[in-house]
Amino acid sequence: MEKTKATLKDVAKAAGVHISTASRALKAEPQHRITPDVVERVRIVAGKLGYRVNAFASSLRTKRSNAIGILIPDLWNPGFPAIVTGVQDVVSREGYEITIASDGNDLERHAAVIENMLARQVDGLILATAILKDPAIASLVSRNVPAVMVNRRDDQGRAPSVITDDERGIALAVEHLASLGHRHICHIAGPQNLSTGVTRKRGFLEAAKTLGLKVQESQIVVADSYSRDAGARAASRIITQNRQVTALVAANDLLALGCYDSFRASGIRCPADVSITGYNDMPLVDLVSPPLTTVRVDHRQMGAEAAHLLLRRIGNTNAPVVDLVLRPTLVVRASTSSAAVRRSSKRPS
Amino acid sequence: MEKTKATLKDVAKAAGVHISTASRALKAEPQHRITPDVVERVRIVAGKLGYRVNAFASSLRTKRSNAIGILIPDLWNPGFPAIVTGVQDVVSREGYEITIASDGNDLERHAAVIENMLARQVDGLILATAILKDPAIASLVSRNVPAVMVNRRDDQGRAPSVITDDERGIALAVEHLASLGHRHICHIAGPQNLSTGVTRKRGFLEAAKTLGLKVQESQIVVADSYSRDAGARAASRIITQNRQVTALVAANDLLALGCYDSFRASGIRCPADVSITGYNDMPLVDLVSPPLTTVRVDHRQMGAEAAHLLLRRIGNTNAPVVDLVLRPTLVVRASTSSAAVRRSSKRPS
DNA sequence: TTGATTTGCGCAATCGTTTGCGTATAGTTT
DNA sequence: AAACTATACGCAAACGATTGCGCAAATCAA
Repeated sequence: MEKTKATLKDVAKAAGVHISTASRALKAEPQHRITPDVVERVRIVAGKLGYRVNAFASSLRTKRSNAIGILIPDLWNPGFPAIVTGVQDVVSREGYEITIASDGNDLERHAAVIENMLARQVDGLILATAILKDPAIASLVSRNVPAVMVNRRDDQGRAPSVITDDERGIALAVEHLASLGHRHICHIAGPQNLSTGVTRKRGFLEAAKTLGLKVQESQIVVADSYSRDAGARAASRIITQNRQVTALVAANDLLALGCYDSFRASGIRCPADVSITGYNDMPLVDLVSPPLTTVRVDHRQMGAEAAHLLLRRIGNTNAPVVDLVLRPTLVVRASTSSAAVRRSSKRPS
Repeated sequence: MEKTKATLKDVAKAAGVHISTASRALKAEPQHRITPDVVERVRIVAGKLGYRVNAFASSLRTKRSNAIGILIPDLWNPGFPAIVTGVQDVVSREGYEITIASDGNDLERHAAVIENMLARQVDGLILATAILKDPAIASLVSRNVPAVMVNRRDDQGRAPSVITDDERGIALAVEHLASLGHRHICHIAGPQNLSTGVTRKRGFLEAAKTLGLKVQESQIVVADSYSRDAGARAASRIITQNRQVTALVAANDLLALGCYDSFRASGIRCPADVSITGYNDMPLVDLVSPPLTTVRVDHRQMGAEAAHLLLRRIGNTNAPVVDLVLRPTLVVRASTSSAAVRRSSKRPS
């Protein structure tokens, strides 16, 4: 008899009250003019019957789902679980549930997934996918769906966002290398259809310029994805094209680790031969060999901030659209060292 | 005018047909006796109006949500995102969405989260939390909710599960160490309220026995969580209590990495002084120093298999309850080496 | 006791879809 | 041309919860 779930009507009948009374008795705060006596009785009966509101019926009526959707490119990249955790931390306290979907940076699927979430009437959306020029945003704002972006800013200011100051972050890395005496620094850029890919590349160029380093075309290679593989391929290309390079700024930790792979394969020593910096400070990069010098961004905090922004917008659809930018910090470890001693040119080709 | 979303009624009116006709025209497969003409017309109008089914209304009527819930202890541990990805891979092809919640191994929250998911009418549940003696399972099966467990078997055979053969996995590690000449091997066990904690510990004891190694009380210390911190603490204890230890098998990679931390702090060299094995082969452990010898389990596959099992049960509520056990494999890297040369006893205390 | 005021609870409409059933029209057969 | 069978579509009743409204009972003042 547990099999067929109890409905509000059942509870009401069993408690000998009207269904509407039961409804009111069961809701949390405002005992909307009901005797404590009745409340108690209904609650007991509900418990006994194993009653549980049907979220659909409820949401259908109230038009609120108490669920928010999170869109991520892929869960593999360790930053994203961190973001999700941050979001969860704050929204779960407010009684929200989260629905996650990943779209693998596939624009096609991206739109479909968003539609799906909207059909599920999520109260709001957190977009952690960094696709540039996302047409979905326009449709979201036009339909008045609260949404906030993480890791990417809407250049038209339609949706609030939480980002880190990528230009600044990369500048930290470049300055650090320059202060170690490096003059010939290369950049392994992220995919240029992702916002982080372009902002970090821009940051690299700017930082180099203000430091008076000149960088040529061949000193920048863009990886086709944020992955170790892509990083390794990019590193190989850089090395063969720039024999004088003494330092590498990677657009992300995974790319940097890919460089490790490539270097190991070709006998290049890090940091003795070339220094490397990463970006993100993901878990475990302090344990790799050599421990990676990188730019730390607090993803969990990003998630938490995004959640706050979203909740505020859900509460008030025209809360101000703000861009929250977090300060990255440099974490110096052992993958970078002084360039004073140029590496011997007799390094294996 | 996009603001207020179009309902089926609107579409019907605009297309000049009855609402029920519109409904039929919009659904995918069985053009339930509708002229292609009408279908076309309705579809166009729907598109123009930006119509989108209200999943709530639909699910309320059909009692299906096309959503499945996944419960995870925490997203930090890299195995879980992998599982989720595996699940997503298969269910998204079938048009399901996934709702994720993590309960942080908190029994309290655990139950609440499950209730919440049920209120949302998920069609099925994947439980990746490894809490032992979970009362929730009973309530799930009694309510006939399709559920499958990952990483943990229901000893009463009520719900299907996907697990790896932990006893075998640990045995692989122990045999490996024994074959390298290690005789005094210690185990850093996982929390004993988690199933993996107990099965791996049992595996360790059994393997030691069949290899004729005797292990004493003090050779096993159980960590209070699967984390680097806990691993470091456990390692320190082990070292001070067992001065003759030459090898450590950790119940999980994070614990093993925690050992690294502890060893580094106390000047113990790995593997020269003591060998270590981990469990899981999570990303990047091939890059740490020294690269970690560990037991590989394919979490993504686990997720995928679990999803298949779940879909089958959703399709047919009394599909057979099976336990799928995956074979772990040993990945030998550099954190283990021959015990021939015992470490000197003048190691710093 | 009467009238005014508060309070507890029932009534019924509503949210947007889905679907079994019934009917009208078109199409086929004799 | 009549009688029949298909076929396309409309009707209306669900699904389960929420909530404005209103009625009756209870409370109070005079």
